[in-house]
Amino acid sequence: MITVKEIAKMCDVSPSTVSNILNGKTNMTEETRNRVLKVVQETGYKPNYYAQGMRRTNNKTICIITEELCQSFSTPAIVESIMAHAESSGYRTFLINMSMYEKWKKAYNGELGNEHLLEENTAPAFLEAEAVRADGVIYVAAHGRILDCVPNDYDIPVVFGYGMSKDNIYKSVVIDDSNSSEEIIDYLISRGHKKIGVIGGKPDNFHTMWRMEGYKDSLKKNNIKFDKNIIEYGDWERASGEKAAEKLIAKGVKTIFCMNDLMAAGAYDCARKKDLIVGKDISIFGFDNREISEYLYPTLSTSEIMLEKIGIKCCELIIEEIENEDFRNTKKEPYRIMCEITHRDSVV
Amino acid sequence: MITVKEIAKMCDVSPSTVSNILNGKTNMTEETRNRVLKVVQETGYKPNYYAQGMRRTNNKTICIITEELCQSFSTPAIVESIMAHAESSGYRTFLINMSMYEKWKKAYNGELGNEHLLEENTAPAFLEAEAVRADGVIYVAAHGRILDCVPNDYDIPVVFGYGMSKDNIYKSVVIDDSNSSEEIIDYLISRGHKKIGVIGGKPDNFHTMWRMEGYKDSLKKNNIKFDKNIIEYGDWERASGEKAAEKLIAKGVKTIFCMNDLMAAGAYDCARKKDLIVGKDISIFGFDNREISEYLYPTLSTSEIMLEKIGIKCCELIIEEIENEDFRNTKKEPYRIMCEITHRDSVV
DNA sequence: TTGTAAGCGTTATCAA
DNA sequence: TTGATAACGCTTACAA
Repeated sequence: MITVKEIAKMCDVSPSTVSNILNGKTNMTEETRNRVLKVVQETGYKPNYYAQGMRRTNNKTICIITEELCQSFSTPAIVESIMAHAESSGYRTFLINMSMYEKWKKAYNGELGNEHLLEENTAPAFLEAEAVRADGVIYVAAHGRILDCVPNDYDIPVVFGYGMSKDNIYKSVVIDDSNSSEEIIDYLISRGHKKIGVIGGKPDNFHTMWRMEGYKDSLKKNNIKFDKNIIEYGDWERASGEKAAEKLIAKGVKTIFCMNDLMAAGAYDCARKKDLIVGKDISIFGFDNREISEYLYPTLSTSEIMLEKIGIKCCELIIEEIENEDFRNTKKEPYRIMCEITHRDSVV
Repeated sequence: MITVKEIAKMCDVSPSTVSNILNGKTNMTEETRNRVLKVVQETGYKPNYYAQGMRRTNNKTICIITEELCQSFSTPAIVESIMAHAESSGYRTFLINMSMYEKWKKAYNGELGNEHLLEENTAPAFLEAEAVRADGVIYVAAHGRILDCVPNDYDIPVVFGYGMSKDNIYKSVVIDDSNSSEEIIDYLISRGHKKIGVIGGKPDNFHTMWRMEGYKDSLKKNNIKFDKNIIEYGDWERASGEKAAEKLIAKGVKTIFCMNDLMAAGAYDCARKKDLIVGKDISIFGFDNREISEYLYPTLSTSEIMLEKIGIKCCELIIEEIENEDFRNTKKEPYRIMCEITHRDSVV
């Protein structure tokens, strides 16, 4: 493997000069710079990653910790986006995947009283990030969740994506649940819908709560009285959507806002069993814009989570914290990214 | 950060002894070993990744190069599987994602005469793997494809996942297209279907070709004459499935084997327009078992690509090559992983 | 069984 | 503007 020393010899300069040139210093003649760069180019020299890591204080490395890579529909796109943005900002990226879903299928939704399992298992991931000399860590949650998992004495900047840190100790980038939800209800009302039933996720989940807020805000704005009888809660899974839809339909509801696409699919199941045609006899609106929403029949109108934007924002925030000491002290309230409505055929 | 030196001082031994103990050497008293390990435990000492990497010849690092992380439905699961298996085998993992789809939307299917773009852009990824001092590289293709992208003088072992290397220069792990396809047709025939139409992918694609072989094998085995009139080709996308299905149905075909779930969804679209009920008037069988196949109505019978198995096999192969010089010279024919049929409601 | 010392390739410091 | 040199933390001969 070719080294700085060899490059230096070839160019008749010292290793330090080569290093300086490679690192964007400007204290050398244009001529030497060009000479060296040419040789670097020709030889295809690549600095040794490990030697750099050992010597450098600032390592230009962002560590991405994911709870779950493949079982979480949102994670791959966020990760890809972070990686792309990091690369174009001159940062290397290191991915640690905890495979939470595989390991603790029950634990990771956090409602079985074993949330501690999550903390126990994030600890090693954060240590690994230190060992890898990351300048910053982006923690990508599999679900929206409030997290309290960073070691106490952690001195690397951390940003949370999708989930958020407890008590806003760290910055985070999440969905703008409330406004996105409000936008959906505004739209439905604009189409003439008044009695809008809701199938929420788990009732104590913050997505559920915030989206309920948006729902209420829209209702109020449009002078429609809130009716708690047409609010049902599921568990984000398809089957729970079907059950909830049954109850709502029994109450005469003909317009249902489902807090995710999976439960919307469940609502479709219910409609089908009752011989109600979605998009005609009944209107269903989803949330997430997962791939399935285009394969349901009729296609599902829904609101897309802008995963790429979330990734980019995470990346921007962490780089700002890395490169600007002052920035670390700026406010930690979550940054909220609006979802974007996609109109399809499930709404009258 | 705590170092071997400090551990050594604390234990009243030399750094080399600490290092030896940590690396599983056995030339020391049980007593010293325990003393040291205890301190290591207590202090939470972690060896510096970079210092190790610089000294070691064998770095215990596998580099995963992906063409596409989030746009390829197969990649995340394969990557997660590789990572999990690598970790449990004592290997660190380093992910380089090329984001091919984003960068060269047209190029990456390889049929626009710009396959060279792919090579140009894999080169840096392979160089990066060298810079990272990987002991082995697993290249995960976004689509099944024959690849010719490893630099000529590459001396790190490489294994291809999902795609395969040109002329079998490197080992690869792919789907057992032929046998999986044969199994599907056997099943359809066992259900009494005789005139089985096919919607293939692109005609020159090796998946398409191999699956056609399996189709023919099954037909022959079951004494059914091959009829090339009921073979149509699409481009793997939904719309092409609809078009192809139209032609087949016009020819009186009532049983269609689609070479992926997306085109099967297209066949559903066609059936719906013709008021044919899938699973009753017409039978449709898919391939892949993507998430959507459970959300189509009726649910789609299909054959699942065992992504986790592919990942594990890739990992096993690369570790064998890394740890066993001899193994590198063993045969390079692709390892084929059978798909597994999932019965749902789309077949009479 | 344990310790000493050299060296991996880079960057940072300081001197020329 | 350039170069000499030390240092990062670890592993590994080799010496004790």
